[in-house]
Amino acid sequence: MDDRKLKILAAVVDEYVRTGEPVGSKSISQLENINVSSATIRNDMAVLEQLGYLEQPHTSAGRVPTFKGYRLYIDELMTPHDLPEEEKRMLDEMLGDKDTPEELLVQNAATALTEITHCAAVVTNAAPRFSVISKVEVIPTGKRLYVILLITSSGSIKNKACRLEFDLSHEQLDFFTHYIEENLSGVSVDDLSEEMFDKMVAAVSAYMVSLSPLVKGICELSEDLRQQELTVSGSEKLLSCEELDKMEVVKFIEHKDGLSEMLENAFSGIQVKFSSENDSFAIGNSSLIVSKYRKGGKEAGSLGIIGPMRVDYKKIIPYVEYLTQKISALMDGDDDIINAPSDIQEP
Amino acid sequence: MDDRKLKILAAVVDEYVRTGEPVGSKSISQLENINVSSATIRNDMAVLEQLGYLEQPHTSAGRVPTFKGYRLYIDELMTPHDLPEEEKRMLDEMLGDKDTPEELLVQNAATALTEITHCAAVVTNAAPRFSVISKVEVIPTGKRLYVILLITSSGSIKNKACRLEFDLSHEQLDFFTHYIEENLSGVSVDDLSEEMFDKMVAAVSAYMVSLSPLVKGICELSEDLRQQELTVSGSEKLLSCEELDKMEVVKFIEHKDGLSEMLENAFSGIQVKFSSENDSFAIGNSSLIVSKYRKGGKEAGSLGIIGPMRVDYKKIIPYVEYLTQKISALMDGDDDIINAPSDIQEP
DNA sequence: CGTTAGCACTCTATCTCTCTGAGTGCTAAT
DNA sequence: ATTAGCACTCAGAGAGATAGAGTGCTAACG
Repeated sequence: MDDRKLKILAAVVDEYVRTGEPVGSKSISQLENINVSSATIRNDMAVLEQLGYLEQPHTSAGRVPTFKGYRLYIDELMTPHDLPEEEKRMLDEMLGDKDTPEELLVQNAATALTEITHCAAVVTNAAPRFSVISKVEVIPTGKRLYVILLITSSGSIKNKACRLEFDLSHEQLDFFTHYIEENLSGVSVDDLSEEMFDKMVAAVSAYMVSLSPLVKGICELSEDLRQQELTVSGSEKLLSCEELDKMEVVKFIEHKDGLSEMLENAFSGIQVKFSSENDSFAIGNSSLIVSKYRKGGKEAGSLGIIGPMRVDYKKIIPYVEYLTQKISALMDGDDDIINAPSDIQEP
Repeated sequence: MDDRKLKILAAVVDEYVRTGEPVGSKSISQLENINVSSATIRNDMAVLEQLGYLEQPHTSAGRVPTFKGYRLYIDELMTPHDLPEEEKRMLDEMLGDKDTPEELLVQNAATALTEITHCAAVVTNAAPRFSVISKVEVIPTGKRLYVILLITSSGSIKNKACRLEFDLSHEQLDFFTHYIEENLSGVSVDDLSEEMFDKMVAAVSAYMVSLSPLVKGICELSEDLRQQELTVSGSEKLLSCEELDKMEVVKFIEHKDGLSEMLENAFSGIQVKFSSENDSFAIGNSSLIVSKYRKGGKEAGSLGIIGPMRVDYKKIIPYVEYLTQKISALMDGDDDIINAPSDIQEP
């Protein structure tokens, strides 16, 4: 693999991304920074095809990058564009400032991304995993009916109705509320575990068996808290995208379960994943560009786009990168990005 | 329009629904309960075409029902199949029992419908519109931070965080909570209005200006309650349906706004609507089969399918009908359907 | 020895032409 | 009023024919 071959591969990807048509040797030879004849390029392209970086839709057509080709392009060959200052300013305006609620911040980023990229945006909220329980309330709302309210230091609120087998007296409710406050107040959401609740069930059962549904209710709510919420917005953009199978897109929109887990397990820094390398999003020929934002130095959530594999990586990656950095800063109460830019990482 | 012509129309619809091909006079003449020659049928079909009940894709093809033809068929000619007991039992199992949460009940019905009909299912949740406010709580959760909790008699719970400009004293909070309880407790969700809240803002402002964000918060929550949520599931089925225009389906999936209103304004009982008669769902050649389920005797939500106009009405209508009846029963805590079957109504 | 010009070859996409058969409308007979 | 018979129509399938983009290979070149 000499330098020229890499240059040709990059040119093929660029050209294919630009036009959407299979790229022939002639059109490559006419590019500015290529100074060899089409015959030479043909030879090189044949090698690139043998190595699995390019492929032909049919014998007499031009070449198209394989996912392996894209991978090499993204990881080694491409240099992302610089984001001009005015673009940054525009993004800043769309995002909001440090007083914007976190949820809205992420939402705004998603909107910005769909508008700019014409792809679907994927965001996960800043999971309250790293926050602590600040309040637990149990409110009687009817005959043997109670509502549990769980509030975290980051402002997440979860509620759940709960039916008991008996009505609780004022003292019993007081006892329970106190017990719970004592055991959960200030506990990190991430530290909440099934075992912990099992112990609590055992403890309150000694006092009164019928309280255990309440503990179980709280346990379920805490699971909700630990779970990160994934939102895909602008997914209609994918439907108007020719190279994606509409059936697969619709199926994906309806159940996007696998993605959440994948995002959580991803490395930090900008990531590009292809559906062919990964079975969490089964849209053929699609790619996922994501990055994680941080809050208080810890990874809090993800942000990115899903689009066709043939997407302008050079252009989009800087947007995703800038948005995650900016969101991280805003969530920490800074108005400007402080730390150094992150590197592109292998998957 | 003599009897034989109606019989022929019904036969054409049945045959077209079965095969999907334009129906010729010969295939009709070969049916069991038709005892006239193809020439006679040809004459009758020509009349039916002139009257607008049938049409020809092209001169030398068979006939296809127009939407007017379907309309007559559905309203007058067709006799829906009876749902066999085992099918009913299967549906019962898929739905759940009276302890199944309402939301899940409706969800399960949607899943059942998509599986059985291979069409998209449309459901609206049991809007809490007809229930009353049973409890309003304001809970301090931090510096100038409060959580509002709104609970209805039907068990819907909504919450919202609210930031005030000052911290409230214990008395102030008590005053406010009492005031709200007095004004909202027992009020029907449907009766809550902007003006009502405007008045309340004015009243509490006299006492303390900074309380108004709380009232506004409650107002927003009440709007949430009034809103009915429309869910379309299994819409990928529509994409694999040849007679529907994929573009239109995609557009519909993107914004299904009009449908919600239409469902709300619909009559009770089984309804069949065609896109050509209606502009709330602009998928050409599609039809909507819905019925409303009831809760406590009042219409609570809708349930049905969207599919091609060429759909097996005889088969599907009983399913939709049974499901709405069963859901109505389950929501009222009965395990079996009690009241008489409803009639088919004109739109 | 790498590079290039030249050329034969391949394969898709498109157009036209023809043929077939299902289905019709009309007419005359029953 | 119904039916058999017949000429007519038209979409769709299949068969060439053609054009054009792009390739692989070979032989010549610096």
